[in-house]
Amino acid sequence: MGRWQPDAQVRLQEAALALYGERGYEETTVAEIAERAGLTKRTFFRYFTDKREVLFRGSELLEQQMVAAIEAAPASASALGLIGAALDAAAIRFEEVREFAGPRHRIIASSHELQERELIKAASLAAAMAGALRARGLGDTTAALAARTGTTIMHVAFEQWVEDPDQTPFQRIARDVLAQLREIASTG
Amino acid sequence: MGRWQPDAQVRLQEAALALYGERGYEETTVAEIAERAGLTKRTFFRYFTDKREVLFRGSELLEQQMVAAIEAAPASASALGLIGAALDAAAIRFEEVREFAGPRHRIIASSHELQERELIKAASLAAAMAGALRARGLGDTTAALAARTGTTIMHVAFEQWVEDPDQTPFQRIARDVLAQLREIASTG
DNA sequence: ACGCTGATGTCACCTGGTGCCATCACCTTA
DNA sequence: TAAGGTGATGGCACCAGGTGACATCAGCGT
Repeated sequence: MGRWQPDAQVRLQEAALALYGERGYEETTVAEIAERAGLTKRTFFRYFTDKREVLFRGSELLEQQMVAAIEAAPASASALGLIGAALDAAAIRFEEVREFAGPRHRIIASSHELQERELIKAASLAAAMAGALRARGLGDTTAALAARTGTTIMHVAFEQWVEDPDQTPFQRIARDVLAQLREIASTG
Repeated sequence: MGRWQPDAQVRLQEAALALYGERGYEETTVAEIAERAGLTKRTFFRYFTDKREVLFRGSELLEQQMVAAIEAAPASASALGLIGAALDAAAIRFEEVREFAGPRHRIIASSHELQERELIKAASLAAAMAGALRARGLGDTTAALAARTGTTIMHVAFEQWVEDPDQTPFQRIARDVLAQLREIASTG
């Protein structure tokens, strides 16, 4: 056994999630999180750039998987078809973490600061997807629109999914939302 | 002449915009902004809740006008027709402040923190528009989708408008973007 | 002359976040 | 086995954003 307990980063994450849930995000101090994990404030900031980021580990993975899905889609796919493929990839990821999604979502919903961070993660995701769409030959405006529309659908579907007592699969909800968007755009 | 110089809030805004532009947002201190305006740090925080907010006065007005446009649209309007009406209202506002839009946009683009703030303003705007759409009888999901799509179009159009050397009117750009979105949704 | 009001200043304080250096178990190498 | 390097961590000082409590003081009405 080494000098240090292993998994310091994971311990910090668990401590933060627990404390944010118990006392609330604003009322929790970084020093308290660190103490609960058996570490110090200074070490917390070696693992996470700030107090918010501890809730967002894994967002790069989601981004990678959605981009990969766009890259792997058949050449015949339309813009919305590519978005659908990306949403299918997101569905897999969300189902994997369903257990933590609810508590985490409630914490984020309780804090303005955390919502800001979530929104910029979505913007980063949209930018990455737009890049992948341009790489497939879509025009700049089309790529930007399709990518942002993808994150819009993802968020609207996510909010229904995370609160759904029937635990309907994310994929089904996202497809319904996508279909509704199509209808909105084709009507009038 | 009164004991205090008038327009303290405006002076703070001007000082902040100038300093953020000259030295950069992160390198500027609230105390410096206040000093330039002939005030103190404490007074800055009486007018603005934080260092970011000083760049976002007027966002409530934009929100009000876009919501009002939705409420005032003819009863026959479709969901995207209502979004178009809101975008027309935004166009008027943007043209009014075109002079400041470029510098302000560059400052925001230079800072992660400011982008976060801008994104949550957009989210607030989308929530307000969704409420107005529901009040006109649209379903929850449709309202949420249409409202967020509206802010998406607004942002994509804004980025083209603010950098456009030809000074094409925002309204024309937004209509083109909206048309492109329709095409994306109807293809494939 | 008196007291009220409201914008501002002053001061003390907390917390997020960072730079710098010390510590110390483990590993390598001679 | 002893010497020295390595890497995760602790400790400390410090800065800036942000807030609460209280003092100040011109103008106003009475």
